[in-house]
Amino acid sequence: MTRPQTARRKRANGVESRQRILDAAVEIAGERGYEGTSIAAVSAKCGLPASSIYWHFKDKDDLIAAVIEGSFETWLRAVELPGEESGTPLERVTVMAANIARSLIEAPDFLRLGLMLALERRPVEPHGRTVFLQVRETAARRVAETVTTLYPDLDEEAVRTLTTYAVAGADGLFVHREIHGDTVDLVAMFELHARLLHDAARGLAAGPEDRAVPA
Amino acid sequence: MTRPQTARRKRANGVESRQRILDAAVEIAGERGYEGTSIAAVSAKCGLPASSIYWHFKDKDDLIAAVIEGSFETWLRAVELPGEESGTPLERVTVMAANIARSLIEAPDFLRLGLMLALERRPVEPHGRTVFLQVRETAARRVAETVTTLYPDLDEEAVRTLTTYAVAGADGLFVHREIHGDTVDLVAMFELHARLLHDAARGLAAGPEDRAVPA
Amino acid sequence: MTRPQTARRKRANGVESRQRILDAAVEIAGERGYEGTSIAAVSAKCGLPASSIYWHFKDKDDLIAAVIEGSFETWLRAVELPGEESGTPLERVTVMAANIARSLIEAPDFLRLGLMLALERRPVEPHGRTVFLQVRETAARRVAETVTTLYPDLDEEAVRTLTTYAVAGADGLFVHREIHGDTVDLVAMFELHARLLHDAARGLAAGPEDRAVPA
Amino acid sequence: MTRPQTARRKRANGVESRQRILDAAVEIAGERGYEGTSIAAVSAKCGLPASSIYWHFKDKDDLIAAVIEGSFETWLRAVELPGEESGTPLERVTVMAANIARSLIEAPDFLRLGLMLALERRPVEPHGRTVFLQVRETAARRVAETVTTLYPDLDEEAVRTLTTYAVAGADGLFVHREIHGDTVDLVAMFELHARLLHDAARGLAAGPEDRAVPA
DNA sequence: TATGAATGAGACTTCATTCAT
DNA sequence: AATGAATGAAGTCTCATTCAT
Repeated sequence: MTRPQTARRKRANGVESRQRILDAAVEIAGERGYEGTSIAAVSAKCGLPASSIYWHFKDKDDLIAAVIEGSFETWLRAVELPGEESGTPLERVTVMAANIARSLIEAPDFLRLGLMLALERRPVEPHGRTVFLQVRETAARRVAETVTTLYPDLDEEAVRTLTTYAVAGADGLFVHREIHGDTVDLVAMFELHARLLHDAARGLAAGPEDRAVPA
Repeated sequence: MTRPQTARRKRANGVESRQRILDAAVEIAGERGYEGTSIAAVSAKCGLPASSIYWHFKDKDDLIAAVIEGSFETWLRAVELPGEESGTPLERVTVMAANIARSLIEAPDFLRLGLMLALERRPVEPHGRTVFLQVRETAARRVAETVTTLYPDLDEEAVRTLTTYAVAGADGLFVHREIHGDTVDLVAMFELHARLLHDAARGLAAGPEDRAVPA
Repeated sequence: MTRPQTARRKRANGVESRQRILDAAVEIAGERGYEGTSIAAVSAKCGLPASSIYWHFKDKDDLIAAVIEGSFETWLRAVELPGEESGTPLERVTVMAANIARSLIEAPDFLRLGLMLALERRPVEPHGRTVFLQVRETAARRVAETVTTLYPDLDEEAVRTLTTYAVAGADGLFVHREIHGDTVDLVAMFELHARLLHDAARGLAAGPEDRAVPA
Repeated sequence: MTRPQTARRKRANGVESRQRILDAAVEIAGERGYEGTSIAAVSAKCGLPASSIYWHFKDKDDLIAAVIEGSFETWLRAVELPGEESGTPLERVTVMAANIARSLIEAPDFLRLGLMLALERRPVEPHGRTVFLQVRETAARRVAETVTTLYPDLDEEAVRTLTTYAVAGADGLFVHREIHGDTVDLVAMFELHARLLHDAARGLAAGPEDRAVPA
């Protein structure tokens, strides 16, 4: 009733179709990775014929890249909660870490697919990998800024080291949860990560000749 | 007379052929992941026809599992240096971490391929994934034992948390290096990781009501 | 005011669009033949969407036929220079041959594409092939008329033979140049062709019992 | 009866299968040209599945090249009759021409397919085209040798010109017959071609200042 | 006068696997 | 212990064409 002319289906709505394809692709790519994501499977899941997918995306590579971008944006919306701008550095860093942990539980496709692509060493690297690395670089820069703000005494190298360690820990914990599932309390682990990072920041601020955290 | 045409040194050496296949497969699987590793590609790289691969391995799944096992053993040989059994806990944990870092630089296939398999969520999980998870579990147990030995005051849960964090950090740092290549000083990062773990261990040993490392 | 959005010079000019499509199609058909000329390729080259091509042409066959016709007309304009109407038969036939040679160098698409179509033995013959054969028939008739005019003594069969030989030689020389490119002096070869035709005409005129040119 | 175990068909005979594929491909390629020759069509005609074709030939290009080579050899067998080694030059050249005409009627695939490929101007030229041009070059060299033998007075350039004209005429007459079918007496036309070539040879031998055949 | 979107058919090619030798 | 040949299924992508706007 509400939709009068539904008799002749397919009212040719490009934007919606594109999104349907992307949604299907995220799901499958998240399950099976780059090689495992077949156009036929995406087609079956979204209902559009394979040839229609090629109207919206140049090729499979283009589709996967768009999937990465789309799931990154979904993830960004999940992380970018207002985020307390007050409290001690430890409090603030802990809140942020918990935030990120929760976003990774809600919208994990971006990172799972991205890591799969990143670990490959294909002769000709897929476009999606490039997109992931760029997006990841952006995220890393934001982490570096936060570190600089919260621990202004750190020199440039210390910031870089801490950023690397922060991101690597996040990746590793995420992988751990992907493997072991809900038995892992990701939020708690991220809070621990935050605490250790905080201690490390204070240790590094003490200067190169005494970099170990004080006993 | 006993061996007529021994001139052609193709006297059918099963063991050698099997190894040639495995070597080729490690390389390709490391480049392209599970789906990307085609029997034809392995055949082309090792010089044996595809049907010969099926003489040595039941199917592709079996081959990949053998690849995981083989590269794990290679990696094990790289880690299991004598390893100083003396020194302060911090010293010992740092030496171990550096050891592991070096082994991951030398023989990274095991972990790269394993993580790729681990991140997939295939409906029917490949045998190789199972092998990787088992092998990984073994490694994790060994880490837990070391933690228990070095920090005997920790309760069971603290050991578990620390082990998780240790392994996750290692995974994350490894991924970081896979992405950024030689620009990352993996040994230094693992030493930092060791130091933070050491601090965390001491903090956790202090008891639940005061888990934070002292200011 | 009278023509609101004339700023965008896309005021839907049917004639121009049609020509743009034809130009693109000539180029591609000349490169790739009938089967190789895809609507998508033409669309990409002319900038108009594929569906617009179907607005101007019934189907691919129709387009190719139009291409043949168009490039034939282009070629005709190139051949139909005033053409000396005086001189000895040998002079006149030589000038004509040189004229044709030059036209084939300038506008070769018609003949190249036509010959490609003509050589095919498709179950259902494309419209373009028919058009080419008709157009070719017209040209052959004109050759026959010229022969009759220049060598009035020839009987009907001799004219037919000479015409066939004239056209075949032209085709063959054209093919030769298509294969070997600018290293071939097409004009000189056509002049030789003219001379031999002239000799043959005189030989044939001598009567059936002495058809060979005199020693 | 004669073949006992015919129950389990497909006794895996590589050589025979390869030939069956080639036979089917010659037929189809002769009908439809390069683009029109689909692997599926060849598969249907020869009875082997498409994937089997790829066991014997790297790709479609490789198949077409083999087709050219095979049909060239068939044609060669048709031309290379003993060929009278005696008689006047005119007689000998006429016999040869008639021979070639007959071979082109019997085994026309080689030249038809070859010319189709030669006329194309594909960005990336098919392997088959290259093979055709090489083979054609060989044939042209043989013509040149014959010309040199029969008309020893000719200088190098005259031989080249005559060879070009001879081959071009043959191509053109062949095309004519492909278009007009059995209504054309190809042998008679080739004999005329031979006669004119003979006259031309004698004319060219007279020296540059008097190249026209004598009145 | 044009076009964005869709689509079924079919293109080439690779896949994992089998089987007789 | 190995392999040449075969094969059905599936892969990515392009095809000519249509249709509602």
